[in-house]
Amino acid sequence: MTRPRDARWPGALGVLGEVRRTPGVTRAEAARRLGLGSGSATEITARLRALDLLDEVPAPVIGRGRPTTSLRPHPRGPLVAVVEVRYESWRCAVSEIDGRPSTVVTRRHGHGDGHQAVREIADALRDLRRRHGRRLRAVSVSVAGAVRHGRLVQATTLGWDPADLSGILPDESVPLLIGNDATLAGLAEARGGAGVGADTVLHLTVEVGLGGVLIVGGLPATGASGAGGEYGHLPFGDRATRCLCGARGCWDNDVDGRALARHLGAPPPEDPRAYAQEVLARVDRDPRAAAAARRVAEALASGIAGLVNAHDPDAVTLGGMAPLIRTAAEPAFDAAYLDGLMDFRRADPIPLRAVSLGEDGALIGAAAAGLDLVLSEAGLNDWAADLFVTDRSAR
Amino acid sequence: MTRPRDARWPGALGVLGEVRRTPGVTRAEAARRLGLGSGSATEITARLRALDLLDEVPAPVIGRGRPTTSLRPHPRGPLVAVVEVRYESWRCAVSEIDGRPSTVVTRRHGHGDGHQAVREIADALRDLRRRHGRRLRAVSVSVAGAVRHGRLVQATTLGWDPADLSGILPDESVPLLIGNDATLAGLAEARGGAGVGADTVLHLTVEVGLGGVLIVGGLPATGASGAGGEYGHLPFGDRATRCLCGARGCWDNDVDGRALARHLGAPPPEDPRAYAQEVLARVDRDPRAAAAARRVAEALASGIAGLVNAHDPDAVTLGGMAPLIRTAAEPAFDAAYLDGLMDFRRADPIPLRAVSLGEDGALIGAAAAGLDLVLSEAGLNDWAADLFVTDRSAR
DNA sequence: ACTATTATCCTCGATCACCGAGCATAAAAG
DNA sequence: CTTTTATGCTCGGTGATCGAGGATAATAGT
Repeated sequence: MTRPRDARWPGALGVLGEVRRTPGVTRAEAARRLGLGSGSATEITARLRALDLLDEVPAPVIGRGRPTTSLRPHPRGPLVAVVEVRYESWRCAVSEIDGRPSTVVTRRHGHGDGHQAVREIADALRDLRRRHGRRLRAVSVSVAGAVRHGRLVQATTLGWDPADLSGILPDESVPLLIGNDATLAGLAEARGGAGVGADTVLHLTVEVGLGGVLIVGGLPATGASGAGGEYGHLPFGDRATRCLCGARGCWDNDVDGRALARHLGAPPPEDPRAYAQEVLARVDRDPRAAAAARRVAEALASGIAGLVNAHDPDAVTLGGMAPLIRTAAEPAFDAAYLDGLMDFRRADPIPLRAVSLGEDGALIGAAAAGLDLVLSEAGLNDWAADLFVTDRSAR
Repeated sequence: MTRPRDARWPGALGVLGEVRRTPGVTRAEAARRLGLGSGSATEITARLRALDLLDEVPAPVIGRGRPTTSLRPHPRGPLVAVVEVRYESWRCAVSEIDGRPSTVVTRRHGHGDGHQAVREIADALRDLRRRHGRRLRAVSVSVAGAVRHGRLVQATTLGWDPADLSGILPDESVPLLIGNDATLAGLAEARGGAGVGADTVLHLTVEVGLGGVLIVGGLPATGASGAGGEYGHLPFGDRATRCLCGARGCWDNDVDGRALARHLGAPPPEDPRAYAQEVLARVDRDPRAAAAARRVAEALASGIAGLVNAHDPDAVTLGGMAPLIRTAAEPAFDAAYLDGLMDFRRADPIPLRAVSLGEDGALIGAAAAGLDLVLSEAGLNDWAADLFVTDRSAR
């Protein structure tokens, strides 16, 4: 037996894609969607089964006809570790190739002390590596900060040292991906959330400041260095105001809890998220809060309208506090949105949809990004080569 | 002989792509770049030659070794007709599969009278059809106006009736593509102009108002209906001002000849392009003109900086009058650009490059868009089927 | 002029994914 | 128990690519 030369994985990538898109598809359904004959389906699934990539279990019978099988991740198949680092907590999960991460650890961290959190995350990852060995094919991290060339470059909201995350893995035997949380959440929404079916999706999310991403054909337009999607730093605001990022008039400053505080004459809040939720919750009984919410809603909606003019997306998905802001001042928001659109778009304005994956968007997106790598041609070649080595040493 | 069933064109698409990227590549060079063996190269080129897609001519000999051949468009190969409709003129050209259109007709038209111009263009196209028959595979039109679902929806600067262009072709035997001029010029620059080698290219052009497009991986992000890239209608300006497009605070209004006139206290110019050129030409000796140019340059540069923040492109290409505006007020422009960037981008700011294809960008881009269709799997299947019919009837 | 060197081209058998017809199989419906 | 329906499996055929071996056409050197 000789070492297998690199395969091209035609067909196989399609079937794996169907399994990712629709976890639990039946073999027959997948073949139909891909336009494969039954013979090809048999051959491809057999190959994927032999490679420990897919497992087949009898599918629940629907009507007449010979029962088919459900395609599922193989119990010894590849895994992706995903980590989400948020403002004051982090969590770690593991995903099989269906892209549905199941949480392993959740921890709070005193934000500011990045070293401590990074040590804990590194421990969790080492543990996963020990437990799963070569099954673990990639580590994909979602982080609330600007990412560039796979490194964190600005984490003002986390209060971290940008260099920290590089020490998250002990060695380079497993590829490490680092992505922005808004980018990854957008990816998840576009592929399997509020943006399914749309080719061009604009995802925007308000947390502390505003993040987002444009997704075209299922791939995020992350630009040259992966820092794409920093929509919060478009100068939709007052050019006289200098933003923390260094630029002027950033939209960022007009759409979150800090903006609400400013409009209410309050000092910058410690936790802008919590502050915003508190203010937005009392708009019904507090006219000043309602006025502040209106101003923020208008700033948000008119900016969104401008981006819709520019990008002409099929769908816009709103995450974080954006849906809250909208509902807290719905008439003002909707009016500002329509008012900001070009005439010819007003007849049939693109709907703005709240995200449908909730808090898990970034985690699911991180899994998707990791699986894009693992289930690529190169990733599968690696997997097959590893499997070959394991087989040889086992006999 | 039976009708050939649909082929998949593996390899062939790659070779055709090389010919488009580098007109006149040698066969050996193309094979090297695609990683093909000499056997595959022989077979693929033979097939393409038999299909009247490629021609091979002896290549000029460089050093030692057996001489190779140059790959060129076949003299009976597919053609794309390209039309560029501008403010007060139009031109029509024909391109072989190397994507270099050669002009056939150029005419001025009284802008406003769209019907007359459309009739003339239709005549020119009918003539091309008569001359080239089935070799003519697509008509690709670049137009200075908003395009949606392949139709012109807003042509305020042309003063045309948007419905006009649909009558440009007598029937539907040849596919008609209509694209925005800035989008197509950006496509051309990204593929073979100032943006070559960059994955994400932001192209912006100032004519009357501002247009542009984001190109990711060689494909323009034209959005849901093809109207993407209307960057001129991002609200970077004063929200109190209502734009002709219906939205508010559009960038469009701060960056062109109309803006210069406003700053100089002059009435809106008849021809904003000519007016702007005139004003920008006298900044050296006219302090008021210089001040106006500075304001426009700052509005343009700070907006570009915001878009660079948002998209993180590998390259920015500037077309139309944008390079003129920049040079007319270079210090102000550069300062505003740097000032609008996020801190971490300032160390190594993305260079802004003037377009390199000059006035031909839109025409070349239109050819590229047409060839994308003609040299796709489906397009080649059509071509092969047509050729088969012709062969049969010839004997 | 002749030979060596170099780069390329062509031929041919092997491989591999996919197709599709024909048959086998497993369930529900009658 | 038979029919109907949907699916899975087998197997020969097709077409694209690969790669080794030999042929070819130029330059460089003697």
